[in-house]
Amino acid sequence: MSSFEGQMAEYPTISIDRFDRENLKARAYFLSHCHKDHMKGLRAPTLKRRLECSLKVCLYCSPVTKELLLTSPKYKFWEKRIISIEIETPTQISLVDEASGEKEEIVVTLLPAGHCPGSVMFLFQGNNGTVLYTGDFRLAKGEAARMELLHSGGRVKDIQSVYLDTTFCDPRFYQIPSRGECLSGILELVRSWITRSPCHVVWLNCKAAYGYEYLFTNLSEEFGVQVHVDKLDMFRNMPDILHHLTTDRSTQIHACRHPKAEEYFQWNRLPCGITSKNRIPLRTISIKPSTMWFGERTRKTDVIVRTGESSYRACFSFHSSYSEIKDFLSYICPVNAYPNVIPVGTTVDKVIEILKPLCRSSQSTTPKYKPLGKLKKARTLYQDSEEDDDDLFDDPLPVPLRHKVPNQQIVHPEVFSMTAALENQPGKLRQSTGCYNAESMQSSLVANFVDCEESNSESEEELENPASLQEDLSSVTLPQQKADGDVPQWEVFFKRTDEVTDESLENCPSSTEAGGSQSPKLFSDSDGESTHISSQTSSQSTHITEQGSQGWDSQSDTVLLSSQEKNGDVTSSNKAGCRPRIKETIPASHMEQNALCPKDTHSDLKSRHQDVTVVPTVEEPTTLSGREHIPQEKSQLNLSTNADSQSSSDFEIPSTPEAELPQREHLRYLYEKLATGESIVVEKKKCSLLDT
DNA sequence: GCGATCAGGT
DNA sequence: CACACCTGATCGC
Repeated sequence: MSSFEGQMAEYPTISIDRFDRENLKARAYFLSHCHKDHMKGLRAPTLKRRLECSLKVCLYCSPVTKELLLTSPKYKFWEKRIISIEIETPTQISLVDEASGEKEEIVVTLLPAGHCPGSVMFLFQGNNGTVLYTGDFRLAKGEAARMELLHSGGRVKDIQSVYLDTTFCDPRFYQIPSRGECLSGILELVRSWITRSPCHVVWLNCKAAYGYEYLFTNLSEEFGVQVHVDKLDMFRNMPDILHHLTTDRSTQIHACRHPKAEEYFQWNRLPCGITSKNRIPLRTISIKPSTMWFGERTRKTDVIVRTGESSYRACFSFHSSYSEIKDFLSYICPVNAYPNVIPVGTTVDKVIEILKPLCRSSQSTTPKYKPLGKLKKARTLYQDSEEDDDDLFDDPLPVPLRHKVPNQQIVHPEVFSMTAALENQPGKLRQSTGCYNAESMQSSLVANFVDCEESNSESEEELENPASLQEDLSSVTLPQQKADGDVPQWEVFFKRTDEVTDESLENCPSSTEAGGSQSPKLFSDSDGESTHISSQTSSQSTHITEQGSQGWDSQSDTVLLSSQEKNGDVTSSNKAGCRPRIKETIPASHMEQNALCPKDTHSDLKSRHQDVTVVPTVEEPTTLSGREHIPQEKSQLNLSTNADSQSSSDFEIPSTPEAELPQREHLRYLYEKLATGESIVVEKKKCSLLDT
């Protein structure tokens, strides 16, 4: 359960996922997804009153979340104050203090969180730096690396703070079978039962919560049998989901509920009351989705466990596992990370101890200049070098990387001032995990894994985290980025390394991982005619597509989705699975349906914040009817000038005036050498580059 | 009668 | 095991 209080140190005038207490004063509200524990105070009279007295306060969320929220009459009073923001569309919002008129601009980008329909993470960019609030998320290993808008100038953005879903941030939850594994396990169980006769039915004993939809839709698709649910009007504008649900009880798959459901079940009665079909008694089994986890070295066993004669538990998780969290955070490598959740049985301190070494400040205590040997080592751990090579110059990553940016405005003092600004409000600042001393914790962290053979590499990674290397590299990279976006970049060489290291640790390499598709399967059955919300935007798509988590497959005993199926999905995306690319390739009708905003254009509003910046949104909310129109108008679609590399990390390391810009060829040469671990010449070069 | 909180259940 | 609820009891307004 989230214990996030609603405010972030950097942007205390906005509130996220909390709407009580201090948050009643917020200039703007954000809702990451429609689970009750993230909606505290959202329909309280105090907030309602404030809305009535205010002209400007709005709630921002994804289109799907808006739709789900407004399905409940209890939130109807929000209707005119909810502004939905399309996924992956940077949007500027003016935060106005209505009393003083004081105004602050902020750019928010919604990133898919994979937790439940409509769930998103919020990436905020403004004068106090870039921060990421993850809400609740389930992202497979490597998914952050595939999110274009987390990147800038060829590498991950400089993120000051991450407010992180730490639900399973405990080594105890080291691994959780991937969605695909869980799904296929359930599919097979269901298949084995309902194919026996029309009277063989399954009851999915789901908790009341959004998040099971992809299970329903996949079951429905697989067996051509709709899933019985109590309510489906909330999905009325989401055909991808709606088509797989029914309120007709005469189906073989049920996910209906009743207070006495368990009791009913004892008597072969379903929660919806039926006990027979054509006067033949039903034969029922129950499947209860619940989280199952496995330790670092525990071999995974079945994702389905039989708990009774007719009862089963099936693995299912809305949240990322420990290793998925670590992968995510170490990739982002923020200055600070704050846990949103303290798992039961653990403490804030323990969680912080885990997060710290994945943050940047801890790495600053390690030697700044990485011996090349480290690179080599990481490199050798990677089994799939050709993929890597592909990535090198073949546009694996975010398209925007390629955008040429004649950025000169790299150095922005305002951004520098961030630190100071934060220091000036100590009261507001939560303790920064990232600011703690890293030394103290490293030993303890190592201890967590010390008994494992893999832990050698793991602990090594912790100590010489590639991310710190990345830090170093950023200074190196700077000049060339300024020079030419086409020049091969460090990032591309070593981005994979991050994943690799992890991968090797976990001892289950996957060559397919990097090529995995973006999670939502696009347009599975949308037909272009409708005016509905695509489940793509739900961030947890209707259909499962395996991806990063495939890395686990080798360990799994369970059946996986057929690789063909996965590949089918993959084709829609590019190798790196960049969403916007996907969008570019889709038919116009889909484009209209799913992405009302042209993604290929880049606007650069204040120049300061990266790539695409879409402008003001604070205006009348869109009507919900039919087409969910995106409020933000794409005014000012200028090609971003500096865009890419401006992210604050760049500023932190101003380029040396006298440093000469390496030529493209030379850089390429150097990188290749470094990537393959050859030290040579580089030594000298490196010094000159880093010597700022 | 409503909301907030807690305990207990699934 | 946990999650995201739900119900019911109690308290305060």
